[in-house]
Amino acid sequence: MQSAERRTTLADVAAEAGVSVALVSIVMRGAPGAGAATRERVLEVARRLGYQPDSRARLLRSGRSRLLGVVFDVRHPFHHDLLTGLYDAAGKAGYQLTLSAVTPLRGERTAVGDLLQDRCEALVLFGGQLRASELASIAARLPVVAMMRAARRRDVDVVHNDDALGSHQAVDHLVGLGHRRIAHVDGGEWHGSAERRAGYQEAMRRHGLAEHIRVVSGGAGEEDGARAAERLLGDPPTAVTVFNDLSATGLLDVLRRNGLGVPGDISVVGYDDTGLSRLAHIDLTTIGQDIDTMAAGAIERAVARIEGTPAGPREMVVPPRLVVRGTTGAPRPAAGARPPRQR
Amino acid sequence: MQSAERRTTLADVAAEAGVSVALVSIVMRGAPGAGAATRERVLEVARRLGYQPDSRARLLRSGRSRLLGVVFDVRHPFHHDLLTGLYDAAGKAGYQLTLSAVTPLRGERTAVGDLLQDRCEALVLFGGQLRASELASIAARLPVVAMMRAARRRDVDVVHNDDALGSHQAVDHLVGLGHRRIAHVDGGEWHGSAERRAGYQEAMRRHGLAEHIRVVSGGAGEEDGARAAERLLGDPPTAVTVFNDLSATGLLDVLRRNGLGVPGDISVVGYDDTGLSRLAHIDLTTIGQDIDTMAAGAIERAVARIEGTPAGPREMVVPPRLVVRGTTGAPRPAAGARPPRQR
DNA sequence: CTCCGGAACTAGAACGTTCTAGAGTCTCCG
DNA sequence: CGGAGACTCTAGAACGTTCTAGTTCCGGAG
Repeated sequence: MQSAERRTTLADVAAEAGVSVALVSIVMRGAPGAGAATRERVLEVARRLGYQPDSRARLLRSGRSRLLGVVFDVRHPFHHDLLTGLYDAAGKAGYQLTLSAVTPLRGERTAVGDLLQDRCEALVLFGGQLRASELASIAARLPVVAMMRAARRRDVDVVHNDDALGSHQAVDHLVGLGHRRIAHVDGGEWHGSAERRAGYQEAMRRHGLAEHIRVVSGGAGEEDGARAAERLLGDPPTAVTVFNDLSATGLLDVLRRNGLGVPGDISVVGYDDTGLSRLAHIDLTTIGQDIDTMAAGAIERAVARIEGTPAGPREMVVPPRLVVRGTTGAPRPAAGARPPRQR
Repeated sequence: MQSAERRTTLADVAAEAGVSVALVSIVMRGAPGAGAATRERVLEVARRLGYQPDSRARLLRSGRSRLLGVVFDVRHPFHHDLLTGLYDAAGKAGYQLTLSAVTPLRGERTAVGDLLQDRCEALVLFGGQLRASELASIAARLPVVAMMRAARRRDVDVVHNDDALGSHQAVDHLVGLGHRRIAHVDGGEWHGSAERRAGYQEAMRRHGLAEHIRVVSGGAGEEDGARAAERLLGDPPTAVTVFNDLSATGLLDVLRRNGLGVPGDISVVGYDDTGLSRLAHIDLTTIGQDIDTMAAGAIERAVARIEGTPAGPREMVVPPRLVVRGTTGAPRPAAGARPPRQR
């Protein structure tokens, strides 16, 4: 019976190699204090017995766990991209990551609870709906870094994309192409939505286009974009900035179905640079969040808190970048006065 | 300094409540052997001191960890859907999940290594490139369940979708609509590809359509589908079954760009029922894998191995189901003799 | 009144590591 | 020749739990 036989421990290796447990520990950690010959022999025995260190015992003894807990949502594609960056950054800083997923049946509280029991030294939370008071009570126990969350709090670090700047980049790009009548489809209740909307409005004003400001309510889903498109069809602008790529995809679909050419009749800019926007037949101009910088920033902050170095301001705002693809172009020459095509 | 103060332990609670450590342990676990009044008092103290059990110490002492390790690939959307199902199934069986991700910079070996150190009692591997010998040496140490892997081995359990049956369903559906000239775009080296191709061929033969069998080489990416579409354009069939949804999307795009109506001129069936296939403007008929059943099966097998119950055959094959959407329909009346439209 | 059984509680070992303190042994130098 | 270092190695205590084997106390049966 496989599971019945005890796994090999330091003591087993020590007995077999004829040395003390402590020495085997030294050798296994690669710590100084063992002769070359013995080191060799111990390693050989360990390999032969298939010794695997027990991280539980190791961490129990040496107070530190060098473990960072990450709470992510299984449903959110963007979270997965971010995970990649985090693993990389954590590795470089000498920390391990332990993941806890939020699923439709497994709430954020459960996910956080598991990580607390695992004795993580800090928590990185992606998005999430936790109330400020809950966040505070967790932060009282260990350092917390919240990503993609507007929370401007004194007790947690916050790392997020500069949503307003992203909207500026989108509007600047469109204005540069000659557009003036630019609408915005917003994201409703989602985090970042308010900032992206405000950024759009501010950029429009900065370009002297205040009179053309037009915000259509939307959301994060494909169908939200589709609904918004239907509302725009009555009097289509020459360009639209959309809350995110998925919504933009729904919008694109409805526009094209109704005979509007993209980018001929109308230009569209999404947000997030997801895999979706890269698909050949979508080929969406979009705003990409700088995943690597955000990941590195989050880890850096978490580690700084753990190690007690005060680390400057609690908020880190990372500039996004414009990714130009096929859904944006110059407006029709006559554009700006009336809709380019009757519906 | 937050990280400097020791966290509260059983001993702290015991001292504060004026009882022994052992009794606090009993109370915290809800085990029998403590009076109602004391129980109440201990719980109160624990709450007040913010006591959190240390899972490391707990598991170290009590041999078992009740932990299942899962290795998944951050880049694979399907893996995320599967994770959701696994969390659910594991919870019901009284086990916790600990995740280890494969990323572009973090290989499968590293991911598995971390889990071994965490003293998981079994491993669930998604897909993966590990060689059979490596798999065997891991399986010698603890039970392993491989998902989405063709490996027909005696040392690991295998849970996967019935790829051949999925292809049958696709072909049956198309034949039922009246198609005869049905091609297949395969997945190259990817797991499942050979089975899906063979299933297609077998189904065609079963319907007496052996002469119409036509396999075009493809892959798992959008561009693979696009390339395959270009190769089909010279003499388009009336229907195509494609290795997966992403490839089908690329194929759809090229077909439409070249003036072929879908499903008017040509019907397309994908595989996996990913979010992509559900997008309104893709609306792809596809074969959906039964995620919940596969997840439940994997957990059930892992637990059975851990607990020593032999559990029957090592391989579990789960039937998929056809999801009819908008890319399939009856062929043009004249179809079957010559391409419905010149290119 | 004694004795028994059970409920409530406790002391101390164990889990597999790491860490501290110190014991040998060897080399080198005054 | 004596001793100071520098190595190599070891014994044993910790880490925070759970588990085993008690001990104490109390009520009720004999």
